[in-house]
Amino acid sequence: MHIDDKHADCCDENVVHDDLIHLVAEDMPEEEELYDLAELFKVFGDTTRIKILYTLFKSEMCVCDIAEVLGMSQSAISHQLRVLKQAKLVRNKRDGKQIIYSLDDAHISKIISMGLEHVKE
Amino acid sequence: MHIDDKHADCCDENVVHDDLIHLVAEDMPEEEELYDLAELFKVFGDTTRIKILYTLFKSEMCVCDIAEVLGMSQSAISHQLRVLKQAKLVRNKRDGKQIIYSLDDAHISKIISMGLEHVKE
DNA sequence: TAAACATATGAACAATTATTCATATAAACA
DNA sequence: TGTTTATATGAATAATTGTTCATATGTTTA
Repeated sequence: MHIDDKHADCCDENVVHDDLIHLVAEDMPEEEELYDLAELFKVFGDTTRIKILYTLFKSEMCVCDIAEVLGMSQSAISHQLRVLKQAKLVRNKRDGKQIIYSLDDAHISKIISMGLEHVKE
Repeated sequence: MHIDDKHADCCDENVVHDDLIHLVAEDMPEEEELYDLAELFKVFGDTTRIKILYTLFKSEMCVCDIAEVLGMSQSAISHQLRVLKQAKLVRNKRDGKQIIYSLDDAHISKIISMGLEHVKE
């Protein structure tokens, strides 16, 4: 991290701060890892996708039924399912004419219920 | 949810689907709760904010030091701290000239580390 | 009180994104 | 095989969002 570009004016007088800054900066995870993490949370950051996940948490389901549950267009759901699949949060299998989607990760419901706890205060 | 607007063509022939749709739709949490949940995750869905949280997880810190750790402008950090504060993820206190920020919620690090687990595969 | 410092904030801009509409793909069935 | 059904996808549009720049606010210190 950009530590050794000499300090701006602010917080400059205090050497203790300098040490802290270095310590924390050195311990920061890889840029790529943090980027992936933000991308993952971004996927959860949309009401439609949250609803889809919540739905699939109850039961695997075909695209058209998900659309029906949410009262949204098949196209909109299909687009969002693609996002969820790229994030490895759902998977699909073909069953005759239909494509059945289901949750792909045990972490998901934990993450969501943890978020709900925070929100419910 | 929009269940009783008579079905579209698709998935129509199968009464079992209809039952499933109703069951799942009735169990869907409140719209407002899901909205708040998505808003919460949206806050985590940005690399800068993730970094700030990670930083504050290590130690409480003034705005300028956070900016220094991340190598970003004071203004950018300040804007993001406001978002984090509105989401009740951080709080602040004044210490002389400086404003010290710290984490405001025990769930945060759990949520983040759970996300990291998923990403690390 | 005036100057310096730390932080906050409004406006502007660029970039990202969710949905709609139209259409493509691909399996099932007659 | 041709038609119907279920899903996917590209383009377009509207809305949201992160950063920068300039400046305001509020505290400390000379």
